[in-house]
Amino acid sequence: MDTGSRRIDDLDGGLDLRATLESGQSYLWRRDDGRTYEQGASGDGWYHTVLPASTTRTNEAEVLRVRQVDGRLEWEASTPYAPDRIAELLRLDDDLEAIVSNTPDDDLVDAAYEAHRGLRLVRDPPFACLVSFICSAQMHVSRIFDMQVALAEAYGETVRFDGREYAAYPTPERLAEATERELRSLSLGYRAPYVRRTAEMVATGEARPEEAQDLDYEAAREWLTRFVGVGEKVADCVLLFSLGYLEAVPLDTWIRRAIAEHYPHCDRDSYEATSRAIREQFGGEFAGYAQTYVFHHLRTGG
DNA sequence: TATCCAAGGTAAGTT
DNA sequence: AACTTACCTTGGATA
Repeated sequence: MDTGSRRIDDLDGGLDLRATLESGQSYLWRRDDGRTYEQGASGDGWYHTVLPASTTRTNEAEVLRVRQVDGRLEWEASTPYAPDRIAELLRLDDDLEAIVSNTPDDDLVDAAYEAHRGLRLVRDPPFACLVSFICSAQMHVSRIFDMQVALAEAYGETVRFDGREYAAYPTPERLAEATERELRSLSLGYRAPYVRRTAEMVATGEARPEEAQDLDYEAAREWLTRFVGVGEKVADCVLLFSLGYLEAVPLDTWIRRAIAEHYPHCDRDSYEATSRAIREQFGGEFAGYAQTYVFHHLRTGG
């Protein structure tokens, strides 16, 4: 077991681990006690995620545990590469100070940045991000988490770490073997055939989400919609929360509500046009950061 | 207790 | 290309 820690103060713009992992941008980390943001703080503050073997340098499934305490980010992991992996997954190298100060002045965005200082975007593994956001359609945040746990427990590799068993996120190959009926039994509803078919596309090599990285932002968004169950909104989520397109602004119900109430001039007749307008409103290059702060702020009653 | 409704939308069928 | 409609499931709100 590899353990260690680093000072939060050494990170430009700090870190709010809870806001980062429970703001609805990633569904791949869980509190040890399995509870979610809406249920309030509890437990000892540890979060864990399990990366499938096919995505790790060691070629073995990796368990990462992290918590924030006394101004430090602590970790326990089954891999010696934990520091690099955590920095990658939590975007610890982003200069949050610079990003915040480079965003245009705006009452709502300023309030969101102020209320949740330290919230960082994540860099989720592409396939897991893709599947989790296919699951997110018309679904409550807490249940999206539950779906990912159900998928991992049903189809993921079991990993033993520090006396406890963890389930890795399923591989495309294993998920492609699932039947629609099986997936529906996990309460995926109409998303079941989408997940199965998309997993099959990745497993057979027909298309992999990483391939979008070769394209400019709007072309990448369009390209991702080839996956079944992926429209413009989910494509934006994958671009922002996995592939590093920080200008992406997923137009979900909360952001559309914000546009109606705060930025009516950005409300256009198509996703593409509204997207362009709100991205400009949010300062372009890092518009996705503003989106995620505003989303979290509104969802938590801001 | 029964019914309604929204939840980080998308696909398929029509105009 | 823009517009409609159906779609699984569940927890919380409303009657």
